[in-house]
Amino acid sequence: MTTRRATITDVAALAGVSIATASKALNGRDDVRAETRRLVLDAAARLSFQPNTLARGLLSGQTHTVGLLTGDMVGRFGIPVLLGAENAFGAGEVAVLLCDARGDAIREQHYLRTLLSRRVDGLIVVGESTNPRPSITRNLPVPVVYAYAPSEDPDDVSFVPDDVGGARLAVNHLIATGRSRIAHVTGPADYKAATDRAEGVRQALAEAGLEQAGQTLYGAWSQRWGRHAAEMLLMTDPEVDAVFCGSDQAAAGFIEAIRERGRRVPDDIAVVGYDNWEVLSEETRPTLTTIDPDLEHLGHTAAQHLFAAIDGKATPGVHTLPCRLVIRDSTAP
Amino acid sequence: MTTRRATITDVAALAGVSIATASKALNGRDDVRAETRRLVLDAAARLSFQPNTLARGLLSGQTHTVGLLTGDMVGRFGIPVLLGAENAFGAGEVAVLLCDARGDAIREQHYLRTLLSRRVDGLIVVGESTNPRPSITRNLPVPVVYAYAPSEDPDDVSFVPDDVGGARLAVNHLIATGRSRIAHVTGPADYKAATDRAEGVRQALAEAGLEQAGQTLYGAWSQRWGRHAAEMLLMTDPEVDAVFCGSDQAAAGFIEAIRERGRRVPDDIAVVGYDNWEVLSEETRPTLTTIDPDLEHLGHTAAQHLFAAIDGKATPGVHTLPCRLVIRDSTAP
DNA sequence: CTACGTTACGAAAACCTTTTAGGTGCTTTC
DNA sequence: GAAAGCACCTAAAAGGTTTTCGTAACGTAG
Repeated sequence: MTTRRATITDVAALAGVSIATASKALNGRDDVRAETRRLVLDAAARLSFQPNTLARGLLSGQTHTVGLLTGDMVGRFGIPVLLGAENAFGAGEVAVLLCDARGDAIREQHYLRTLLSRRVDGLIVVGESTNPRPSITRNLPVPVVYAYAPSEDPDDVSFVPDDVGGARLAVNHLIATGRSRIAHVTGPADYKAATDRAEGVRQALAEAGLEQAGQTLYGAWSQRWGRHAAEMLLMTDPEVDAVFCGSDQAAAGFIEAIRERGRRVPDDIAVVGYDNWEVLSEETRPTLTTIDPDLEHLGHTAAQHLFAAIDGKATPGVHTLPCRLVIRDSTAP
Repeated sequence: MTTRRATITDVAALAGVSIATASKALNGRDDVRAETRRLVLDAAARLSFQPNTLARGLLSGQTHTVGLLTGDMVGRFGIPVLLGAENAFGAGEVAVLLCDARGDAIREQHYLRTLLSRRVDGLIVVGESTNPRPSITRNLPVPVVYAYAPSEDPDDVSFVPDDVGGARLAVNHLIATGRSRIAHVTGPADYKAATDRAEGVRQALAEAGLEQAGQTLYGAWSQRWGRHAAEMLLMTDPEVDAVFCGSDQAAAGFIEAIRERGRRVPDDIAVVGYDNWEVLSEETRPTLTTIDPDLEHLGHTAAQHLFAAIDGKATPGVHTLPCRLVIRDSTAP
C-alpha cells in the first residue's frame, strides 16, 4: 500500500526528459513538442503521478485553501451557510479547512493561528446568530469575510440576511390576502433577528396604515413558546386574524395550540413562520407559509466575495441579502 | 496589511543566530543555550513569526491534515458525526479538509484526487445512511475510516451505530414498564437502519416470549407517515399498548394522531422514538422517550481510529457502537 | 602538552515543484 | 556564407523548514 509516491522527477526520468520539460508538459504550457508531451503524460499516468500541492504552494505563495471558522456548528443556521460556501469553493478548486470553535474565544484564537500557519488564502467566519460579533480582521495578512453574523467593525466585509425585509414580505403577504388584525410572535428580545423582524412588521403595517394587533410578543424560538403565545393571544386579542411568527418552530406550536382551541388555519387565523425549516414547515397541518432566508445562497455569495477579496477587490461593509416568501397552505386564500 | 510574513530566516537574523539554531530553539530541542533560546523566542514574538506548515509538511511528509469526505451533508445524520470527528482532530492539532460530494460519484473522485494531491495523512468517509457504500480504499496511499455508512469491503475500517441493539433497548424498556402488545412503525424497507431495527424488535420480543402486535409497518421517516401509521394501527390492532417508532419524526406524528383520537400517552399507549433529535423529542407532548445513536461519539471514535491507522495500527472490520436509551414522559410508568 | 569528550552553534542538504535564463541545433534571410 | 530567428529543451534557483553532520571552543584526563 504505502509505496513512495511518484514525484515529477520520476515522471521526467521515465519519459526521458528533464523535470522542467515534464513540468511544462503537465501544466499544458507550450514550448514543448506534441510528441514529447504525450511521452510525459503517459509516464505520469503510468506512475499515477499527482503533483504535490504543498510544493506548489510553497513556491507560489498561494495555497488555494481557505479557512472556514464557525462559532458554533451545533446550531441549525451555520450549516446551510457553510454548505453554500463549501459548494462555491469546491467549484473553484479551492479546499476548505473546517474549524469549529464551539463558541470559545480561546479556541477561536488557536484555530486562527493554525489556519494562518497553514497559509490559507482567506478566511470566512460563519456565525450562529445575526448578532454582530467581534472582528478578527485586525493585523491579519489575509482577507476575511463574515457570513450570517456580521463583524462589529463596519469596515469589514459581512453578509447577513435581510430580516427586516423578510418580515415585511411576510406582513405584506398577509395584508395582500385580506388580513388586517395582524399579531407578531417572535424569539428573545436580545436576538437582533427578533428585533429586526419586529421592526419589519412595524414598517409594513405603518405603510399600509394598519395597527399591529397587540404588542410584539418576545419569548423563545421554540414550539413550546408558540403554544404558550397562542394561548395568551387568544385571551388578549381574540379578534386577531393573522399571526406572523419569528420561527417555524413557534409557528408550529402556535398552529397546534389554536387548532386545539377550535380555530381553523387559515380560515380563522392565517399563520406565517420564519426559516423555511422544511422538516417542520412541510409537516405542520396545514403546511406552513414561511420566509426562507436563503442561507445557502448567503454562504455562496460570501464565498464569492472572499475570492474577490483575495484578488484584491474587497467590498467593505455589511451587505444585506434578500429573503424569499414561500407560500403554503397556512395562508392560502 | 499585506506586509510579507516573517520567515525563520528573519527570526534568525534578528536574534543574531543561524537558522538551524533558530529552528532548534523554536522547537524546544536541546543543544541550545537557555539565553540563546530566549533571544530567538523574543525575536519570533516581535516578528509574530508563524512557521510555514507547508514547508514543514513538504519535508516531513506528514501534513497533519485529514480529509473529511461526506456523501451528502444536507441530511441530518452526517453533521453530528462530522462534528465529533472535527472535535477529535482539532484537539490533536490536526486540520480537517471538508469535502461534500453531494451524492455524486464523479465529484467524489474529484475530491479524492484533490485530497491526495494535498497529501492528507488520512481520510474519513461519512455517509448519510447506514447502508453500505462502495469502498474507495483500493490502491490509496493513505488509510481510510468509514463512519455511519460502512464500506462494502469488510477489510476496511468502518464504524456504525448498533441499530439492532438500539431497537432491543427500546423494546426491553417497554417490556420493563409493563407493556405486552408492542407494535413497530418504521421507515422505508430499503434502509438498513429500518430492517436492522425491525430485527432488533424481533429478537427482543422473542427473548421475552412475546408476539409482536401486527406486522412491522414500513413507510417513511416522516411525521406524516407516523400519523398515517397510527390510523392504520388503531384500526387493525386496537388493543395495542405500546409502539416503537423508527424515527422521532414518525413518533411525533404518531403521538399527534392518537391524541386526536382520544388515546392518552403514555397511559393508553406508550411511544418510543429513535434518533433523539431534540428539537422534536423535547417538544412533543408528552416529551418523547427515544434511542440516541450517539453519533457525535461515533464520529469521535472514527477519528481516533484514523489516528491509530495513520500510526500503522489499523483495526479492520465493521465496528458497531452502542446506542443509549433516553427516557422521557412518553413511556413514564 | 596531547588526546578526548562535551557543549553550542552553523553550513548545507533535503523535500517537490515552477520559472527564469540560457543553450543547442536547425532553418531562413540577405 | 554569415547573421538572425525559431523550436525545443535543460540547468539552476527559489520557496521555508528540519535535520544531519561538521566545527570550534573549552575543559579534563593522562
